[in-house]
Amino acid sequence: MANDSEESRSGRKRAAILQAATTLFLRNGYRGTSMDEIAALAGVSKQTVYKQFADKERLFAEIVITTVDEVAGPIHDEVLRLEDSGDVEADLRGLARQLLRQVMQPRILQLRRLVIAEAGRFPELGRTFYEQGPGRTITALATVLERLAERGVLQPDDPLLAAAHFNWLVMSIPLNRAMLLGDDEPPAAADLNRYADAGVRAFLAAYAQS
Amino acid sequence: MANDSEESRSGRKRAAILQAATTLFLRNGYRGTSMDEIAALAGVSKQTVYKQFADKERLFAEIVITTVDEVAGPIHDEVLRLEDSGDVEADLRGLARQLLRQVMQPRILQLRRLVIAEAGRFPELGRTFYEQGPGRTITALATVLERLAERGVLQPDDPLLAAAHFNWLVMSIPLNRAMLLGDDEPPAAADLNRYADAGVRAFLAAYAQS
Amino acid sequence: MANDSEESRSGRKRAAILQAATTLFLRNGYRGTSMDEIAALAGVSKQTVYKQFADKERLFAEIVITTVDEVAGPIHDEVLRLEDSGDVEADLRGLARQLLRQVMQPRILQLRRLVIAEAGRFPELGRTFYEQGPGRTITALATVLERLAERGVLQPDDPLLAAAHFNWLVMSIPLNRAMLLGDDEPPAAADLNRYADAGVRAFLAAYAQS
Amino acid sequence: MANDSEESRSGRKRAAILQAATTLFLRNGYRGTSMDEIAALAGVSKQTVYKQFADKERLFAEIVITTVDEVAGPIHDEVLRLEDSGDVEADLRGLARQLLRQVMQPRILQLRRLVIAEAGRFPELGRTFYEQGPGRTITALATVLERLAERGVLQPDDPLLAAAHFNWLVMSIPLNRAMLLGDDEPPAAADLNRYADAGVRAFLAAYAQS
DNA sequence: CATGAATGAGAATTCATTCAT
DNA sequence: TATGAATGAATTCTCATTCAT
Repeated sequence: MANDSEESRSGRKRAAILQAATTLFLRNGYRGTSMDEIAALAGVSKQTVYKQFADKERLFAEIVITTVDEVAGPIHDEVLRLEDSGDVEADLRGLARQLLRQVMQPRILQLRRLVIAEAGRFPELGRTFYEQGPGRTITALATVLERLAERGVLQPDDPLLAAAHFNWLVMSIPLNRAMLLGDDEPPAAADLNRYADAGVRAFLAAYAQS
Repeated sequence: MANDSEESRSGRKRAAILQAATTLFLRNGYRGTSMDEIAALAGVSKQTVYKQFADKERLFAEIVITTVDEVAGPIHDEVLRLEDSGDVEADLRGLARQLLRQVMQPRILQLRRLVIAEAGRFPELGRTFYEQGPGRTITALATVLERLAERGVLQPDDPLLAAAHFNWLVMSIPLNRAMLLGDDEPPAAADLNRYADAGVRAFLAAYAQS
Repeated sequence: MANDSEESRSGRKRAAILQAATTLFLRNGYRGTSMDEIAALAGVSKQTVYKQFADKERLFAEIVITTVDEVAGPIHDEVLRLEDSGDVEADLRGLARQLLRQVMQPRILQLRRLVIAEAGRFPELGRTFYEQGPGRTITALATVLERLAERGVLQPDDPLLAAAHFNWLVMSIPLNRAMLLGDDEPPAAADLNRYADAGVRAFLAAYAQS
Repeated sequence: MANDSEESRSGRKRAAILQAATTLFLRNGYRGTSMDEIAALAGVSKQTVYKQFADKERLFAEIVITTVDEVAGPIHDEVLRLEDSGDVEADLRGLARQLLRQVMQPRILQLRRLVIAEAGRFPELGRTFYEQGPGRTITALATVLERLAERGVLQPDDPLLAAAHFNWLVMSIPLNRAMLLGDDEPPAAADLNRYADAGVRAFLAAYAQS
């Protein structure tokens, strides 16, 4: 039907706008991106943009939330898919490496930078990012740690706290460097693995059943 | 003397501009702050601003570097002034609490957010912040840890790595919350102390001489 | 058709902008003309100007090149259309008069002044004007003179040099007066004819077959 | 006396301002030069500039007139100092070469460009330049030619017209190139000499007693 | 009298958003 | 419904000129 083709046409335009806006917002920030650029890169008219998104703020919010959702899934798939080989350290190391590799992707670094930059103006975006990002990761990790605790491998008094320590031990060093040095190209995989492994080692030394 | 009063007048104006610009840049970001606003808040004419600072970028750079310097000093005074009461855990706890309290000051949170937001456009500012901030803190911590290692209390293979772990164990949780949630009001001191203490406990469990 | 009317509307606006800009640039120079004035005189908004022309420099360049092209054609039509009545002096006199009348038009005087004024900032415009103006005239003249040489009327060793001498003998006196005195109203036709005739007489005395 | 020293100090400042302004106006044009730049280059305060020259227009006028005077003298010394060796062609050639070399100096090219650019806004400056420049040169040349006519070497019906022809035959080619191409570096002396010689040859062929 | 600051306007561009077609 | 044009204000920066000290 005509209806259907129009819907899909409209849907395609909407997708084009979202993709263009995502590219530009992530690269140039909220204020560094103009509606003109977005319309031009999407190949539609500005009016079409405004028909689909009430204003720049709404468009930005949608971008961020969409990207957060799109990016958060794979991370937690990794985290929850802890191998259980019996060698706890090896398993946690694998998990940490995956986690760090995911979190250091350019797209996620840019998104994090963007959210931090605009957290004052768009507090709900910060909350969303936090909950879908570190929040969810740490919750998932806590579950994993509890499983290990049940097997007597770990003894975390407070699983959420232990999970947070795990998370930040693994990623804080390279993540803070990237954020502050403005370098969205992730370090070499070998370097990342070393950070992950060192984090896991410290974590186990702190939390393993003695 | 005329000379002296003129110098101090010019100096006072420069200081007023710097203060106004600092306030506005920290609150509203680089693009969210206009030279008009700065001049108005400083109570000087726009031309006076442009006579003192060639352009907005230069003014911004000076703000950031000045603030970094001004803020970095006290932090390291704290870190290096480790009490040595014999109770290592208590001493490190005191250090961690001080460190966290400093780092969670609104001014520093805002500055960190600003630097992260603009690290792409002003890479040298990011580098400066990193070196004077986390970089210097971690270096100083490493020295402290080495001292403890000499007394046989700790056994850090790699003091710099251990120092980084200490640093991020103590501050990552509240710091990342603040950054992402856009909340520059620091948590209650009691909450901060709990984060600091938990970080120290994990650190000692990981690195203390068994 | 909608398409057609839109094209012509856009085209009409573009033409209006070009005309307004031409008027103002020729009258007031590059720096003496503001984009606001151009938009106002063209009856369009400033953004329409900026949508059609990336910036002031580009608009200026287009003005100059367009005007040069528009103005150069008729001149060379004249030059190459040398009557061949058998009376060489009369024919050259006719040519010289036409040439001088063309070159002394207010529009061309203004354009020449403008190009000279901005030649430092826009070297390619100077080159264009030179090539399409004096350069092309002299080349065309050289062809004419060679034709006459073949008929044994003239004996120019170097036709290009002779052509340049012809050109400047005819036009230098009134042209330099106009340029320096800032008077873009051309002298009376009778005066111009006298300059042309005197130039031709001197030229023939110098170059005619004795 | 104090008076004297103050006068000379004031005079020195005035001279410094004039020199700075001359440099800048010649290089960057009227609108391209700011009073701030002039004051800075002269090493005085802006107020001092305004004390000495009522406004920018007055300062500009003084610059141009001063430079014209300073530059016109040497040219006419050359023209009137025609050697009289008996070899008329050689003598005129010498004169033409000197004339052309003078007129093609960067300073004079810039001044001419400046006057042409601003002739509309400052008509009296154009008149001054014209009278002290081409006007005076041609008058002086006419005198020279009359002397030669008396010796039976030339037969100029109208000495002023002949002088103008001489003048422009010699300098038009390189002068117009320089003006339009915006190139204020004069051509090599050898090239200039060729233009001068060719102009003299054509002139003599046209005007010499047959 | 001379210096730095102020004035007040105006320059080129750009932006988010809204009309008209 | 979708497009180009318009709006109207804002941005950074500059200028010629004039106060105040």
